[in-house]
Amino acid sequence: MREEITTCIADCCQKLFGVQPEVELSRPDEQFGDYATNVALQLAKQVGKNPREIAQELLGVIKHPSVAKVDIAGPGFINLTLTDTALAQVAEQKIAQSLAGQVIVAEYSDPNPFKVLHAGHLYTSVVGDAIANFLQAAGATVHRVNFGGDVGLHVGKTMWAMLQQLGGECPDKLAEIDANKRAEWMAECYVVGTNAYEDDEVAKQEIVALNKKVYQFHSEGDTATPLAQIYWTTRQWSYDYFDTFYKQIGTHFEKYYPESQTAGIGLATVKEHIGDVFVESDGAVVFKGEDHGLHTRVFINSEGLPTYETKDVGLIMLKKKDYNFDRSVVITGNEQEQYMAVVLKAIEQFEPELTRATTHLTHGLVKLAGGAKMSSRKGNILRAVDVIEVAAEANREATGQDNDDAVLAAIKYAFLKQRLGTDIIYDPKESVNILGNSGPYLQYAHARARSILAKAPDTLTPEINDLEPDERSLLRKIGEYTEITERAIHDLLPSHICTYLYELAQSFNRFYEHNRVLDDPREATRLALVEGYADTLKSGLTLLGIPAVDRM
RNA sequence: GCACCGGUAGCUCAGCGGAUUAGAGCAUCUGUCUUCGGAACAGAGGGUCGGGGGUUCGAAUCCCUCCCGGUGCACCA
Repeated sequence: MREEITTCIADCCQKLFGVQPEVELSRPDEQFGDYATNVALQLAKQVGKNPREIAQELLGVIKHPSVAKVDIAGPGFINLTLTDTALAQVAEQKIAQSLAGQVIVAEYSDPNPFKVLHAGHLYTSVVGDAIANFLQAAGATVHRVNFGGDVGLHVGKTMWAMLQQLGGECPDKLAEIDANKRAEWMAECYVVGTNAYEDDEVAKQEIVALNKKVYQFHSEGDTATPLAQIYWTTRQWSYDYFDTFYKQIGTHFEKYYPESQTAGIGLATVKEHIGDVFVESDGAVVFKGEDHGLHTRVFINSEGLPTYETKDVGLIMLKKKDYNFDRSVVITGNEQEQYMAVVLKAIEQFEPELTRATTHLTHGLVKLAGGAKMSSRKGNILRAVDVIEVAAEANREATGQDNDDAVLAAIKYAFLKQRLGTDIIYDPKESVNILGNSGPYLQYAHARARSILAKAPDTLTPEINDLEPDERSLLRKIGEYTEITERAIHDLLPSHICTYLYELAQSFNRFYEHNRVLDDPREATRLALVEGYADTLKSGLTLLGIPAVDRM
């Protein structure tokens, strides 16, 4: 529809003025019509006439069966109003399969085993899940993967404290830890280990030694010695804990890439390119980012060990090997933005395709409204469970009941409605507020529409013409869904859909306030609108990863 | 110092493929309706779109510059 009209207008310009402008159709305020174009303003200079004159001439020529009315406004805007049938057609358009046939790997969340999931993990999981949904909706085959450090100093710290608790290298004692408290126990151990590392020189040496042993478990395939048993068992506890958490928030991963697996291939790749891409400097192997307007980073340290940079190189190689992707989307906090730019620039030197196929999206921090600062040293970070708990509590206070779906909707919507990249000041009360722009509000809006439909007679034939103004307004809003969603998919910005869904719900409420649906002469038409509205809302919520329940 | 991100109503934020009167939610104030789930609707007040320059017929949106806040810049992840 859009394309047809665009072409029609372009042809008219060609005929009248002999020029073929880029016609852009925008969605103006409703009072102006369904579409608007500023071609007349664009053409003014080329044609040498004033915009309103040009618009006036075009007015007489633009003829399209879907366009009911054309008029001129302001400095020379051409506003188009569609016929009701055309508007209904727009509302039925499906999301373009722009990514059909593509294989896309989406990597997000990236928590470290042996550590606790914090608010940032919750945020990136919610965002990543929505974006993965988007890519799927556009026809891509999406693989959701996760990357985390199962080796490294943090593991040594946790292990050190675990050994204290277990009274030595006693894997049997692990059985005494309550199965439901495993993750919590490990998180506490991490905090104890971290503090010991900073305060106690002896402990620090022991932690460093443990860290080396952990690397050996991997290099030597040691799963049998007591210490190795502790490591492998608790490492699995971490992955179990992640799985449980992801299930709780309604997302999932098909693969975890542990750092221990990416280090080798990364190291080999970097070593291959010493000389042509990487250079030795002060005993380390670095990539000189300055040559590309970036900064220098170390890929292999002076002890010959791979740094995170190299593990990321290995990761991208492994993903390519496993999935042979057309595109790779990586979502992380924005503190990694410039770091990643260097890694990708380095990879570009020897595998330009890989860099070209990679999109790095970054997001901000989650802070609790009120601005309580937390010390990570004491482990007082804002954990993922804390966010869920304060949301559940706020919801309980507001509604007097527990509702996991509503809590999830509240959190997800609060995170997603803001443009990606900025920090989130999360206000639990506001997020569960059913009177405002919130997830539960949209869930309710959906449930309410479904309940009307549930009472409707089965067989009715709607007539979509001669719509009344309120009906038309709603239909017009429903019709924006596809293009908004396509834009959200293109920009990988969930916030576009959030803004739209809220406007859609408002549009419905306005309609519903003044128009009887059931037992009305216009029942058939209105029910069709209600259904279109409910389906659209559900479709949008589902893309965002928010459960669209029929009752609440 | 260099780089990246942000600075829009009291608060939290949309808008940033330039364009018809700068929007929303919350908060404040005022109305409506005996409501198919009122978790509604209508309306009011509240803005030098961080400052200053520039490009343009037209800038919150593009460019330059300055200020403020956050983050990142060699062997952590």
